[in-house]
Amino acid sequence: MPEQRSPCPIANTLDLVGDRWTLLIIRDMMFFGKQRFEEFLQSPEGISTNILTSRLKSLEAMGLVVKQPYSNHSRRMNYQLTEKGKSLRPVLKVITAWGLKHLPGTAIPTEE
Amino acid sequence: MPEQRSPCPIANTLDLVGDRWTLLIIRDMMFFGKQRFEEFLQSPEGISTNILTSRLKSLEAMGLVVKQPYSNHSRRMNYQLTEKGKSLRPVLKVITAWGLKHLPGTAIPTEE
DNA sequence: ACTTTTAAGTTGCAATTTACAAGTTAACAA
DNA sequence: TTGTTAACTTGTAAATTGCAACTTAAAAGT
Repeated sequence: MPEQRSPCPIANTLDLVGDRWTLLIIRDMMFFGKQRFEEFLQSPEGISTNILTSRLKSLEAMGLVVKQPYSNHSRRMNYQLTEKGKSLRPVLKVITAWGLKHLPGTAIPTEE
Repeated sequence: MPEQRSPCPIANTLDLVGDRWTLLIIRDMMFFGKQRFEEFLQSPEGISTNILTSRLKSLEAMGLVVKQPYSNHSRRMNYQLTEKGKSLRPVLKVITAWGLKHLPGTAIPTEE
């Protein structure tokens, strides 16, 4: 997390979400209503627990996600998108549209 | 490049361009008219030569870019976006807009 | 003819990140 | 008190990245 590589908005956005997992977690929250660690693990891509932990931490650090305890007597955690996180909806939408149009074998799941 | 992780269009798109460099090369071609190896190297993010080589190869393999010799008697090469590559314009546009709005310190360069 | 410059790479290697499996912790339930 | 669940942490091998130096062939300069 040192400095920015350049002032380019694309480069800076990629430094936040330009990897194979981060946007999938946001997808799960935004389109499938997932909120819990175990729910993210169940997605078909099969993220592993250490990667999930590190991505949730960085999402929190970036201000895209907030983490709260649910259920008063435990460490059950609940992850939710902030307004900033929700503002990525058009990005996910356009990526979805591009993938559906140009990548064979892609489809919106009827359920997860 | 084995199988797809899932049928999700987002996951599949990320498997093509979900890293810190690929979309920057496409940006350079699409918005700055760059076409040559040395031109990509000059971008402010400072990609290294081995990474650039590997990304150009995979862009070619994905059908987003074509490579051609220019100047008949040499191995000078010229990289250009295919129609499929050009179709990523709306993706880059929406990422640019998101970055400009939400990430302080980002701006469109007046020149490169 | 010889030397230098230019473009497009390749090679080697250390450091970082990823992937996979197994183990941990605390609450709560039976 | 034993087991179960949710959310992790730890260990380690494999893959990827980043950095610097080296290579190659053509073309241009002298």
